[in-house]
Amino acid sequence: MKEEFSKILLKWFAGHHRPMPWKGVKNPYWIWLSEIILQQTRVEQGLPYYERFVKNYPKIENLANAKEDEVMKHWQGLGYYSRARNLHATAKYITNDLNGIFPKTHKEILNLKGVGPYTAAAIASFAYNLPHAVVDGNVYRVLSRIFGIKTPIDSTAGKKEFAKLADILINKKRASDYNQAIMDFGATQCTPKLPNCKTCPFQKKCVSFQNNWVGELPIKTKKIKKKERYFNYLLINSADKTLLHKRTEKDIWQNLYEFPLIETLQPFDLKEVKKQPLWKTLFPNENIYIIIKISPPAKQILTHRKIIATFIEISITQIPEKQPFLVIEKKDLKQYAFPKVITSFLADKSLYLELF
DNA sequence: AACTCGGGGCG
DNA sequence: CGCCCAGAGTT
Repeated sequence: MKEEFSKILLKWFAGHHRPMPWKGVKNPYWIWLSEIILQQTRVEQGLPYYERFVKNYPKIENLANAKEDEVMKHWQGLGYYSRARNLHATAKYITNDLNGIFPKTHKEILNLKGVGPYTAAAIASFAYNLPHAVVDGNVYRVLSRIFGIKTPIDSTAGKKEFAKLADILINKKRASDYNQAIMDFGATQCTPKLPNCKTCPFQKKCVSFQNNWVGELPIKTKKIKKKERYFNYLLINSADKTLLHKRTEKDIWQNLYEFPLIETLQPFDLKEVKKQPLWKTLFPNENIYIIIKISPPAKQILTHRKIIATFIEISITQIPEKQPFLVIEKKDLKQYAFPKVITSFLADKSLYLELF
């Protein structure tokens, strides 16, 4: 079965593979970059970001020497921002500690920050044709269906079982082609919904097709619970200036910027917001501010969170001496990397006055 | 082993 | 609205 699986897959690949800018590229820096960008990210979504990074940082030393805020700004909107932080750290490490030479063994590649089992196998095979099998969401789906494996893919046992099977099935002489092929196959033929079983070259061998299980596989057991968080953002308007905060704490959106934030446990209530210590810090007395406008709640869905944000525009005559925020010119707002809920707000002029 | 980390697209 | 996407790091 092993040789036959690879043979059928590579034959399919010869007629179906989809063009992508990093395919055929042997530059390990570009391969690494593309793989980090594509973690938990659809190809169509990641592509413009890949082009942007290659254009701005054609060599790894360009990325290493960039300011972190600039890297984050280029990553803005792609999500999972630890990827950008680890990308930058790894670029510095390779440039400064490895003389700019990308590691060439699977073990060394796996040790890089932000590189796990999937990405290490992808880089090792695509850049050096090393025989390490990728196991991503596509591979779980393809293997679980064709071999009829009902072990949950989000269990430790499942991860081991699929990794072992993938290592058996890989064509070691054509590791790069094989890995590309199985992911393309999952992405375009053996799709999550409405897979194209009618034209599938594995139809006769596919255990789940023969048993009518295709729609049930792969199996996932863990369900994610979303918690709601209420963010009340203070848009401070003081002549041409406003206030910002960099999210350095261990939380969502680390190293992105935001307006002064008062988080509450309940939906927006001005009385509650005014009770918080930060309010007193910014507005020591009632005479120095005017609330101009309060936005309707803006919703932002994350994997484990639902953010409900309210934007409160407030004019003040003078910014207090003692306050913890970054004072910036409003015209410079676009230089900073913000989470989506803020960029969307700033992009919609109807939601606020002409203060910003 | 469970939890956390974004944002977008699709049925 | 729920699921999935070329997953990885932390607790």
